[in-house]
Amino acid sequence: MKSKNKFLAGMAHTHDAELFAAMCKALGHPARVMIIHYLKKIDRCLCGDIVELLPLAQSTVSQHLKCLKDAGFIKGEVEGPKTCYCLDESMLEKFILMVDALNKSPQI
Amino acid sequence: MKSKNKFLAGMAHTHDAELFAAMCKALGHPARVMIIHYLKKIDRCLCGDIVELLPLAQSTVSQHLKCLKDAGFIKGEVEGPKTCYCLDESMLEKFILMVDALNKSPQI
DNA sequence: ACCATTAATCGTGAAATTACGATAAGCGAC
DNA sequence: GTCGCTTATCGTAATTTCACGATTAATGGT
Repeated sequence: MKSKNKFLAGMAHTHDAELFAAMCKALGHPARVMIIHYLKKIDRCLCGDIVELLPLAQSTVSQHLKCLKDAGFIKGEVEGPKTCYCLDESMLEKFILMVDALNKSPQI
Repeated sequence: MKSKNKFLAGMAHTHDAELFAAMCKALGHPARVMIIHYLKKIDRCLCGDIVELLPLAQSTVSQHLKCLKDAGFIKGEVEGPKTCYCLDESMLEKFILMVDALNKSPQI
């Protein structure tokens, strides 16, 4: 990053842009999109279910799940040795709102 | 990629997932989100305008523009030594449709 | 023809992402 | 307690991304 402090004058929403970019980044891999899709359909599932579904190693799937969890798209609750994952619908809604805002942004 | 050919049985939309992930990836950087925002507000602009706006070198901005162009979000028409960039609104709409589909996906 | 302006591309280095296997950690069942 | 199952984390390698400066290419003006 080079400094040039007229940075974004009149644009104002650096923070929002970063937030939105972070969300998009989390969804920027096919495996993670599949996981979201799957959770939308199945409601809740275990890591192992996704390992069955995708042609990826367990450790890789776990990494993708962590990525989605860090971004807030999914929640995981530990149940004994298992972890049960489900969508955080509010995050998905937030994402949709930001997409809409992006599309209608001239005035905002 | 490991092969395990029950891959996505019943999920069907590998291609869609890849497409959507590619779109998200293109929007997965704050600078590129800012560019989209800016173009939404300004309608058309030159590469140099964005260089003014963002704390990034000209070559870096050019790279981000290429990324957005490759993903289909913006178009650039050469006008002499300049290149005039504008949004491809249809792509944005397509993106929004896919986001909505993601949100309503159980049946699709 | 030459110069200034604008943008794309090249080459490069640093950092992040993606994938894997191996290992550790947690808990239930026996 | 030990074994088996499930998942997270570690270590690592290959690839991709991101940023930069330098160079090249294209065009308009003088």
